[in-house]
Amino acid sequence: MTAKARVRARKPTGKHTHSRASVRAVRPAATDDPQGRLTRQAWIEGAIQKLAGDSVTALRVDELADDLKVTKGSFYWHFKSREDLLAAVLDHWHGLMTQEIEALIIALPGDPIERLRKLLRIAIAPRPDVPGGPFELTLRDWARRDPAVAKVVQEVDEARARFLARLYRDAGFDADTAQDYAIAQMAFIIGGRTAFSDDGPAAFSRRRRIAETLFLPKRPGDQ
Amino acid sequence: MTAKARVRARKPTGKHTHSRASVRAVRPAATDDPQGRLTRQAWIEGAIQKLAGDSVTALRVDELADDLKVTKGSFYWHFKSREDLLAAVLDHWHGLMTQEIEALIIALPGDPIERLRKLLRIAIAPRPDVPGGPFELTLRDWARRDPAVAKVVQEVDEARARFLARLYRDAGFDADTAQDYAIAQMAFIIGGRTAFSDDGPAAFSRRRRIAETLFLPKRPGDQ
DNA sequence: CTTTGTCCATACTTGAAAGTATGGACAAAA
DNA sequence: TTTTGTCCATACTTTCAAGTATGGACAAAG
Repeated sequence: MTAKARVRARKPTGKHTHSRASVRAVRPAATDDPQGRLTRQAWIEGAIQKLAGDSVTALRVDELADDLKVTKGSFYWHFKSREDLLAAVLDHWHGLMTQEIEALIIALPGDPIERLRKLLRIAIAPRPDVPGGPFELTLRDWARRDPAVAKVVQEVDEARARFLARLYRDAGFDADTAQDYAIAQMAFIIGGRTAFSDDGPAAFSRRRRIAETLFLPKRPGDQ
Repeated sequence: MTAKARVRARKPTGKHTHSRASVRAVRPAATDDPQGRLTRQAWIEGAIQKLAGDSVTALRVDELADDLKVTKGSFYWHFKSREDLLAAVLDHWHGLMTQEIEALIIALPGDPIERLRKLLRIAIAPRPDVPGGPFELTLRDWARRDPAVAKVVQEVDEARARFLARLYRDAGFDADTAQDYAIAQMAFIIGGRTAFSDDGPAAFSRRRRIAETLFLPKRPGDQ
């Protein structure tokens, strides 16, 4: 047995200490592998699901283990600590949003106004697993206390704003106005979910209609 | 000594068990009374200050006592429990917002457009002690887990929306459009603070300019 | 000067949750 | 079939924060 074989870490816990830029978002659906066993990814997705309803401070590894039908012993095999999980969650979300934005950019050609309308319909839909959804609200609250989180959220927001501004420019607006519309639309979407989150689907369709009249003007340059 | 004198509760802790509609917001500046001693109000305001930077779950009575230069012994004399303090905080904020809205209604006469402009300037100012500020963001995150909090926040939001819609109606809009503008403006303001909170004053003035062009149209009815 | 009520400090108890130590089940390779 | 590595359960330890018990300082009233 060579030295290489012996160096092979016994526990993955020893490795990836806050390792950003890991294998994120490559395996599509690696929730659980053989029979009942869990993967690191399953823990991350479970954590995201819990964080959609609770704050970061309220996340308990015991509860999360209960949800996944296992015990803490499993958790501390996959993760070095609770913070390790949270860092992985943040990293996973970052990768997810990045690839989502890139996919939107690739699919850019077409009528920009119509594309903006589709994006609005998605963003204001009453679904939870969407950019601006419950998990993102928790994330933003978390970012107000943790600078590392704030940095990632800001990066994603800027990427979104750049993409949106580009769409508005393609729709015929000048650079400044396009950026204004991008900022306004993002603020409206996030604020709508923050302020009127517990309203019914009627409120969603109303906000969608408002957003379409405010952020989808027919004539570029009109006010 | 009559019975009335003997009934006088030894500890205020025994009374007002979750008493909404108490003496709230009457004493203007009752931070600390004689020398170094604290009032219930001082604890509430201290808690609000801490909650502006931390989540509700992260609020520790020990830390709060440290900030107020006292110990837990003082806290549990003024409050029955930690939950008691949080309920008092919520109650205080409710009263504060209610009276603020009522004051705005009383001062209604005048040019509605100009009044809307003033309100926007206040709401988007880079000050923390403002409706939509850091404390309110924490409050809204808290409301997503506590139905009692959600109820109060929703009541305040609806009162704000009603007031704003009335202003827009006074400015010449029909009822439906006025309500749309009210919702849009509130969502924009809250979302702006949620998404771009850590930006500098330049971002604030930009959002203010955007808000004025979006939500202060010159000609009523001009969508 | 004594009493009484108010506000707070100190020292404790208790429970919850993070983290650790250890062994066991199980599959795949040998 | 023995071995080896992977994933997890159980039973601990430790720490932190909520809540309690008790007494003391202090001012005002008597």
